[in-house]
Amino acid sequence: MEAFDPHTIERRWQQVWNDEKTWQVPNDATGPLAYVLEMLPYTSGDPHVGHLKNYAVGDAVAHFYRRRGHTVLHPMGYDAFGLPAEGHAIRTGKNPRVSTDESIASFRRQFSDWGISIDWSREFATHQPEYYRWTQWIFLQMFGKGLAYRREASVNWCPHDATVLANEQVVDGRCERCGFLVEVRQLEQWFYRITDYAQRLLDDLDGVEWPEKVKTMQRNWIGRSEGAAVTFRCAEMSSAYEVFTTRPDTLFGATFFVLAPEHPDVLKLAEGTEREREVRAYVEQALVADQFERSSSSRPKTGVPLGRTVTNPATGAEIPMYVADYVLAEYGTGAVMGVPAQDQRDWDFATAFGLSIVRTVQPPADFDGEAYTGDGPAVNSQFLDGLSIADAKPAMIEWLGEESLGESRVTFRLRDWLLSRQRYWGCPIPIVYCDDCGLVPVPEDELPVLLPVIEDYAPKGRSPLAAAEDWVNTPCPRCGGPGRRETDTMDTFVDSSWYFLRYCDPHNETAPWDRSVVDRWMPIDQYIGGVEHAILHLLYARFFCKVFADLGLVGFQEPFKRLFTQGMITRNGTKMSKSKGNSVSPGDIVARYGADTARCYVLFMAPPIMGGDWTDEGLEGVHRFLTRLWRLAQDVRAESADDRRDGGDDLLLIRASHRAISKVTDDIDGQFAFNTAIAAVMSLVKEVSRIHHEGDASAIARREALVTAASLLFPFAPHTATEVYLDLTGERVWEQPWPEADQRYLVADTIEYPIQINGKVRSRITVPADASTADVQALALAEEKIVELLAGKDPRKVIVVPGRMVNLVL
RNA sequence: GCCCCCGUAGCCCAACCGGCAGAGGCAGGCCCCUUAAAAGGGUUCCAGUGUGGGUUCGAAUCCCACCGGGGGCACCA
Repeated sequence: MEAFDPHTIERRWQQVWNDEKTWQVPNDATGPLAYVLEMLPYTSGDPHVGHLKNYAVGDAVAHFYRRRGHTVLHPMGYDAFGLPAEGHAIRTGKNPRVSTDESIASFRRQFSDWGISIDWSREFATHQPEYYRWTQWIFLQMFGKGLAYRREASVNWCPHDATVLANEQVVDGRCERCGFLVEVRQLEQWFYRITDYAQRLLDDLDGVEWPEKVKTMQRNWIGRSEGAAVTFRCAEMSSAYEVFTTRPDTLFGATFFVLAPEHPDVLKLAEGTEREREVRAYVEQALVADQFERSSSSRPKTGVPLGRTVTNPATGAEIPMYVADYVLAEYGTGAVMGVPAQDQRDWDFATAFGLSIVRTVQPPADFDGEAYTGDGPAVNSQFLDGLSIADAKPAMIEWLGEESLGESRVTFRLRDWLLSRQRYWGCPIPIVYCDDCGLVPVPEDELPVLLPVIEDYAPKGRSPLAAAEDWVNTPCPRCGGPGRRETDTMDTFVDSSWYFLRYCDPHNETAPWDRSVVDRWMPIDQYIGGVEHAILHLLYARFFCKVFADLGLVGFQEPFKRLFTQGMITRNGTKMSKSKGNSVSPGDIVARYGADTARCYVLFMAPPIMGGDWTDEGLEGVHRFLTRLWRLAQDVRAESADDRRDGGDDLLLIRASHRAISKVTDDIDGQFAFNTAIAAVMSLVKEVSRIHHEGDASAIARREALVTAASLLFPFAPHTATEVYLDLTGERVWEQPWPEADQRYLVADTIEYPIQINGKVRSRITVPADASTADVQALALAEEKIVELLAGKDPRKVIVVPGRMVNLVL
């Protein structure tokens, strides 16, 4: 007999799907629609096993939706601009256009080799002018609404990549990409006003079906705090300073006042006092200090008195002012009231500087800590005394309002999204600087502003585009006078914040998309990707959607209805990396075992939501299973048709088939438990094999069982499943509906009950499935061995769990 | 330091609402097939669920404490 040859089979079906455009869907499709999407690949280098897993998961979901009657949009594109792609180009000595296009070709080839069911008619890459023209158009809409703006600010600067970074791209004080320590610089940069949407981004998380973990990460990142703004007056300078506090109830305990070193008034306040020199030195040192180091809570508190006081608005007392670097300039107002008795940081500072500490919440008698943050009656707080924190807060806010000293306020941790980059390989920002007109947007009909081809694109601290004089110098679109183009490019995350909308209408030349088309497909029914995007891509894309909704460009608020985040594949327990030499190339695996084996294995090795450790042995096990299924199918096909037999092994096979249908359907539908779904198909095939070799089932019964196995396996191993299904039925499995489990075959005629005495299994009885609880109890008590063990005693209690077991308690 | 997830056989992993610890795979043993080997087929061994308590007729599952691994947050007032 001929051998199982996955490569021939896989090429055959890939050819068919390609020639017949099987997975292509029209925008005017009728019936239920579904949009299944995996995060688009970032194209620097070649695909790795993480990609294989991502698209194997998504493809299984897409196939499942299709076979359950949906028209499924399942497109593909490439995230092509950005730093890593440029870095890859520099490392390989190629122009980014060339190296990126090579990478795209590599991804495209492998997606095809893996047999992923993609509608190729919608393919695009974000570095193509036909695409980024609309990225620029979106920028202009945002600019027009004041949602894209330019301002000077303290920003994160990566000295290695020679560019600024968004807050989201700084991890533990280091550049997310290269790991270099990030510096703070005062620079004028472009921002998207995502903070305007903080509350909505927070609220709408409640309506999406996402992993709680990811929602929590976004909530933390947005960081909403409720509290009050309180004004402290400095009489001698006739100035006033506002603080934000989440504990207005503790105002009577504010015994000092602290400004951040970056606070604009610090030097002015110290001027002329004996502390001036000391303050100046402290501020200078704080500004150049390592940010990560500075923001460590374990560091001892430092600071310098400003030689001034402010008035505590509640007590009327004059309290000393300090500058200290534990206060952050960018959060709240850059100033805080020091309440040492109820805040550990303030406690640490007060003890270091010998400041007074006044309890305003009575700690319990056994409290032996320092600052007390728990609840308790207010003390030393005049009109608040005796109130709990929850009651004291509104009471204080009301009083502050009456006295015009403060008001309730909500503060967010989220910062605006810094979108400009001083790098070459990105989407140009469509703005012209004119001496007379200022910032002038490039008119929409002049888009795209093409990224010029330049020789030297190496990073040098300002955008390499600045060197392209011909490109930079351009007439002002408004007055026609001399103008200069913006030379910064956009963050890659801008490109990927709207790509899923373009898939709906990829060839539209007059708009980024047609709203009616997008509203048909969106929001995405199932989005799939790595958890590393929890607060980057996933937050930015949500922000964009809300802006589009406000602009009337889309009819929904949230882009991703359901989200699945896959776990990372490791090898020998550690992350795969080329430098460690433990990486596995999906290309090599597919070349050796075929795509179906590779796909099934990454799904089978562990629940896809978890990580999994790659072993070559495990891979071979899956390959053996596919081989066994195929060979069994060949054997059964060769047999001549016969008649079904009632009962016996025929019935066993029917039951096994329906059990498998039920299990696989539940596993895919509910929880992406593809590992157990595949195991259930293995189980079925094993049963067919056993009966085939030593049972007496009819050929038709064995054939039907294998047909079911192939049908269920199709989402995971589409080529092998298609081949087997065709061999046994003459039909194309992807054109067949998903099988349905028949309840009649799922329930057994008889049930075996274990009989426990005091929780230990002592005997067993087999009873008809429809026996009543009383019958089961009677039969259990009458069972020979049990009668013997009871020796005439009556059990104290008899527990019968229907369908499960019987427990006798003595 | 705080929060979340995970610890089940030599290994990867199952176990519905608390009800016989085992679905599937790997590795190992044995048998069949084979002149032999590989491939293949069959069969079998192996844990009482990280540790210690608790609740319960009954705990891998629920509760508490601890240990180990992973992730997130971390001077956000």
